[in-house]
Amino acid sequence: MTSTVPVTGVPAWIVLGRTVAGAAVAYLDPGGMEQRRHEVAASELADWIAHAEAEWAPRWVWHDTPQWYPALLAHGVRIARCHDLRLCHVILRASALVDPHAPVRTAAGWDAAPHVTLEAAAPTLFDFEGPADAAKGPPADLDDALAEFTRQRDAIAGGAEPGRLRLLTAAESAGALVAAEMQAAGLPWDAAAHDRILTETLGERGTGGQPANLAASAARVRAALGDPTASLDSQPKLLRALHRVGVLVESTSRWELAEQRHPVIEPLLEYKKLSRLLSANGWAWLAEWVDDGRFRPVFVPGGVVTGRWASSGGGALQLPRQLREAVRADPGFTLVVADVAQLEPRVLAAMSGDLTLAGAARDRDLYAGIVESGAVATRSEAKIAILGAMYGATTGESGRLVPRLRRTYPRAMGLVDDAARTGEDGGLVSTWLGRTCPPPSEVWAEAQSRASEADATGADETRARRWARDRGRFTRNFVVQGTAAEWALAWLADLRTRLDAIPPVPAERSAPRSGPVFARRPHLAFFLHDEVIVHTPVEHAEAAAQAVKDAADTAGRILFGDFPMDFRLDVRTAITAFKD
DNA sequence: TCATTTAGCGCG
DNA sequence: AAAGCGCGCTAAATGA
Repeated sequence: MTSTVPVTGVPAWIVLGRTVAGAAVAYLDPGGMEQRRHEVAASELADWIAHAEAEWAPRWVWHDTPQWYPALLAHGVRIARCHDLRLCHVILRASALVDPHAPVRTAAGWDAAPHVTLEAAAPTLFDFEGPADAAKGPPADLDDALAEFTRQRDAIAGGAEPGRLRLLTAAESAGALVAAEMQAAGLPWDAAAHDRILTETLGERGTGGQPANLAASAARVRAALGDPTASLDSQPKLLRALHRVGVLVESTSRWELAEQRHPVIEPLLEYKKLSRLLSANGWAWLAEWVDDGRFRPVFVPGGVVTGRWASSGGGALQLPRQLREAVRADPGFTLVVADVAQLEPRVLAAMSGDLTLAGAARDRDLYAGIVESGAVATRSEAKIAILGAMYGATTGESGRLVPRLRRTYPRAMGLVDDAARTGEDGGLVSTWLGRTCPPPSEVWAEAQSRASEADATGADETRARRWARDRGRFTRNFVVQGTAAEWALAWLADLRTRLDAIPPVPAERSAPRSGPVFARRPHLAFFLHDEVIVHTPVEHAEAAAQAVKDAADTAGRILFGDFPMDFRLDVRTAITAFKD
């Protein structure tokens, strides 16, 4: 190990770069000045990082979290803080809070996709394979990392709102750590419970054919169609079969079918429901995605343009509520399941400084508060109206209700209306912390200028207007959805720190399938936009639940200071994640 | 034959 | 029959 040479002062950052033999590391002082650098062999890297983490607790700077952290976790090494250059680059290069000429905007190579792997801990991750490996993901070299880190620090410090961008880049990077940790720990999944749900719903699996209940509903559909060989899985064929019996729908979607009155409708809707469960989350899914009691999806932080996470493989973000019962804690453990009540409207109230809407949300269901204000008559109307305001509804019940909100909550509605107008005009909008939406595509801009020319046709104008409104709805929602994602990141980051402060349980009480880092302590197991699942030893369940609540309070203060908005949580502690 | 697009539905 | 945002995934249809 080469770590014992004294340095002048404690390094604030340690930048990592890959070499053929392992890693090159550079120590930076708080001002960003390089103090020294050296190399660490691949075989010693995990131990060295653990040592440096304990000694200095630096913020680790690396090119791409999925290329460093999973292997560390597999070696039992956890770090507290990092700066993910790739993720932060994506934010900074597009941010309206960064100077238009900042070098970070034009740095080459840093727009690469993350180099994610389905393996939670590929043992080969530290075996750098030279150019072939470097071709994937952003630049992995130490000098590239140092240069990009300098560009990013300059972009933040020289920007309009350094504080916000510092928060955002720190939160985004913390999210990268959480994502890797959740993949490593996995979501505890009871395959037997899943199988039981499938069998109860779909029926027994025969030899080769469809499960019994699915086959039975298929038979009922075919009987109602008077066609024993009707194809139910082909949209065009099903549509023709429906037309033949007088069901004159234009599509085979559930919503349109549900409006029809015909004996085929009820069994067909059931068939579609069962068929969906079988193909999306049936026995094949179970065999492919659940291994040794864990579902380990790949979370992709920043994968959505608004800053929300995406996922890859297993449909982690679309697990049907029906299957939540299969999420089951290990023996001696339990789950703390928490979701935020009406996160997006609360965020909208806070970011617009709308005290009236904040008042409606205080200490109660936000929709109930809106009803009390008299703006609308029922909770369901309040919900439809708020969603319509945030999504840009113009017609139907939602479109009709939105103007009433405008009168009662002019500041909140003004914020989303402004965002929509900016987007329609081709402008950029930003979240609270400075994530900025992409500029309009060239095709979009071309269509707008075409429509304003003297010889524009009616079709040109219609198309331009439609595209403008489409973009307006996107930017309208971007500011709210994106700021909600920032709140959620702050929540996650603070929760992660709080959980880490809870003492581990004795080794004999461990949950070994959660991996060496999380076997003996509460840990995040799942995150979905405004919801978390913590897997915790039973004796720490209360502390974990409290941490979830405290972290929500902290997130609110970090983003919105003293603005009087509480982010209410629904917190449940149970062996399974079953809901309702 | 293989690759890409579409319809539909799951989640927030 | 989706009004109204953001996604991922599957199976079938369609295109090359």
